[in-house]
Amino acid sequence: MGNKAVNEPLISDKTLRTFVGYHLKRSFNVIQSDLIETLRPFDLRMLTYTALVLIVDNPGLNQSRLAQVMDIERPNLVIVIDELEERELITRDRVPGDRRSYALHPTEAGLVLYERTLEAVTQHEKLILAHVEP
Amino acid sequence: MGNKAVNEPLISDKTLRTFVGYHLKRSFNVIQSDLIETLRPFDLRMLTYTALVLIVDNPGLNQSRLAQVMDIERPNLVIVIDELEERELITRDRVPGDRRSYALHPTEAGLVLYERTLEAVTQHEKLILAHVEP
DNA sequence: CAGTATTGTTATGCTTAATAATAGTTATAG
DNA sequence: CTATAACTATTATTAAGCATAACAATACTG
Repeated sequence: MGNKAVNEPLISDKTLRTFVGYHLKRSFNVIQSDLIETLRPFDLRMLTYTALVLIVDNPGLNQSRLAQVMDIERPNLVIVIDELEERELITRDRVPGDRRSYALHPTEAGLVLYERTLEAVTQHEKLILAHVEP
Repeated sequence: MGNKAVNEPLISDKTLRTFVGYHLKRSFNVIQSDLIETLRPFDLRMLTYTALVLIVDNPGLNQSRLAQVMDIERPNLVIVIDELEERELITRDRVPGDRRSYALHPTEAGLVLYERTLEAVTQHEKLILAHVEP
């Protein structure tokens, strides 16, 4: 049918363009959309992926510390960890010194998934950034 | 983001740091937090502020077009416009040619608020960016 | 030991945003 | 001209993400 964009009035965002935050958000939206699609085949969301990466890079850390680094509240991390544990990608291990906390460790499956997703995410970022930095 | 204690183990985000999206999100979070605080005295949220700015810059546009530019779905824009209209910052005007759509226009109060917030937001961005680009 | 702080958890609410369904209006095909 | 398709705005529903309060178990401190 008729090309829609032709007869549509152009909208100016000239004021918003004066803000760095506006460009930052738009840029992030593009990368975020791509990342979500990249992680979909692995059945990972951004939060669960971030948690997995941090646990692999810092085996043995506890949930409070992880929540702090991820800049989310502890209660919200619980379900993320629940999901990773249920999928047997990580384990909650009792730590001898302190029976309140759990030491988080990746399983073998977690390490494998980490490697696979790292490759995919790295590749996708490379592709998407190839267009913006010639 | 405050350094809480000296005796807490350092957590490495070395893998995440290899992603541009990670830095983008962290940067945006800082600016976003500041923006939210900047807009609070004006009783504006980011969404309502963005809508107001775009309506001032493009008086007469309709909701479909605005939603498209703001990259949100039309149903989600309705409550934003409702709020701006209720506060008498904008008006929904019937357009003679097409009785389906509304032409959005800022009121005098809307223009005044636009000017005031623009000044505040510009100033805050200048301050926050002064620290990162010496 | 008593009081306080920390860890993980449950419950709850808010904001943002997407989808589905609907009513009214306009455009187009036959 | 009528039937059908498309567009505009709206409502209701749902889900993700993030925050706070409250709690039990455990650890720490004076």
